[in-house]
Amino acid sequence: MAAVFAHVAYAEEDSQPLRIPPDPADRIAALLPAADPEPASLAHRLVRLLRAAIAGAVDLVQRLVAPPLAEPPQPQAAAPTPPTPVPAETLRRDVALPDLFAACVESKGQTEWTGKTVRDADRAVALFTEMIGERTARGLTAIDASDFQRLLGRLPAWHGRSIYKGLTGPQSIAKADRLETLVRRAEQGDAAAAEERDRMIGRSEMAVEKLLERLHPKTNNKHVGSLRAIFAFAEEHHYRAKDTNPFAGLFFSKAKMKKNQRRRRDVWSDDDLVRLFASPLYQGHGDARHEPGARITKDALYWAPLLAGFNGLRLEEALRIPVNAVMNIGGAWCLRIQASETQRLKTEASERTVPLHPLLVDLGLPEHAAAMRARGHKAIFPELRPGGPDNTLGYQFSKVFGSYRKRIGLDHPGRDFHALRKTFNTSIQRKHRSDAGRHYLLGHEHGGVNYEHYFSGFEVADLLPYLEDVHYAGDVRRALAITEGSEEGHSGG
DNA sequence: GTCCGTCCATATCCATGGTC
DNA sequence: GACCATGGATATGGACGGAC
Repeated sequence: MAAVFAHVAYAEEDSQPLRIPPDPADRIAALLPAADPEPASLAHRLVRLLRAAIAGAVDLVQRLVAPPLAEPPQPQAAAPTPPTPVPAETLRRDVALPDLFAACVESKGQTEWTGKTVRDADRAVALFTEMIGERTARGLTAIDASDFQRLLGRLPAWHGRSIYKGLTGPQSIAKADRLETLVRRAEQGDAAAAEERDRMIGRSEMAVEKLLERLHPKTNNKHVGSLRAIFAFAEEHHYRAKDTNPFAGLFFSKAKMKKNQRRRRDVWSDDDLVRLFASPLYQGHGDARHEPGARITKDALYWAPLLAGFNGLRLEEALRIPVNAVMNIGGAWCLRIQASETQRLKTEASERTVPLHPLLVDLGLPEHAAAMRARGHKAIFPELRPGGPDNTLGYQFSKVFGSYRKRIGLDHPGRDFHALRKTFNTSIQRKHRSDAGRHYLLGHEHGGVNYEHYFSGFEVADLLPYLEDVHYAGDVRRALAITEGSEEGHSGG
């Protein structure tokens, strides 16, 4: 077994891709870890081995018996026609993995894959090529796929960044392995190892424990999932025979992922909520938003946390509110969340009309929307600019809000912007009203025959009691010195 | 037929590092 | 500090299959 693992012990300078041992017995042995920490997983691996062997054999026989006969039709740029079952001999000419990926992107990019999904898949293809080598649509076997998944598990989580910047996948694994060894020796008093460890870490300010972390199973799943989708495309578009997807069935289970979970999104404590709303952003700021002063600027940074914490809005929902979405229905101020030219909703259930929490009305959100409308703006937060791979308004906002939280001492891990929405959900859940109303407020799907077929929708009056359940509203009102129905008089901006 | 858990795809969000 | 790139985590819901 030592010989098997020797071939994956890379020197950092070695840029050769990983190779599978030529001997079949070694190939199978290479799929097994030296010491499996989870005996229960052995059976699972054996099943996977069998599946890999069968799929590999099917693939080999198919290539020997039924080679492609004709040049493939070129991918059509026009609307794709639905695939029809065809015999194996009409498979397209075999293509290299990057070409298969390009065809997949061209097909999916128009409707299914957004920019970031394409980027994730591109990264997965690049990692595969670095770690396993160049393969074609039909030449990639289930053993290659299984090897890829196993090596992903050894990849340092920080590959591509910090001390792993500029290294290939195998080089990153080698460096992490070496660093791990040095750390262990240094702990045992080896001064030379400690020196080499420090030299390896260099100017990086990251803790060595972080540099040694390996890729999380969830991220492993993401890479495997990207390749699985590409090979599902390959099957559907006749680059590969049906039911031979080498990445099928390779996902880590939820149980394993839960076991490896590093960080969970938290709910905000009542104390932290009060601290946020008693901070300079809401009490008066100076030149910098986190410094105390006399100014109150009612912009996205001011309103968005309130919209998440008191109305349960998602970040993008809050930041993209059009000026005409704040409306008065029967005397109650409401928010209409719907798809528009500037807003793409997460699901159909995201479209909803909800009452504004009374605190937001008292703080003047309807007036703010009216002021923006009077100035000719389409959105209530015209100052925001889209950014990031998906062109979201939340991209920059998240960084600004994260930075503000840290500056006022609210840097508890997991208590981020989205956690405000979770806090809202948790709070209104305590009163045990109907789940349907809570789901509606949050824009979640709500299943059930009764709901789907016999329910026509919520009235504003039905939903207001849920908002009154937000238990921290009183504390926040006191922090903001706002009394119920006060039509608060801060100067808006 | 229904319920429920798991798998899977995707959207959304956060953290970090680097450059200017 | 603004902006960009990269990578990882979490949320959400549809599809599917097994148990009852």
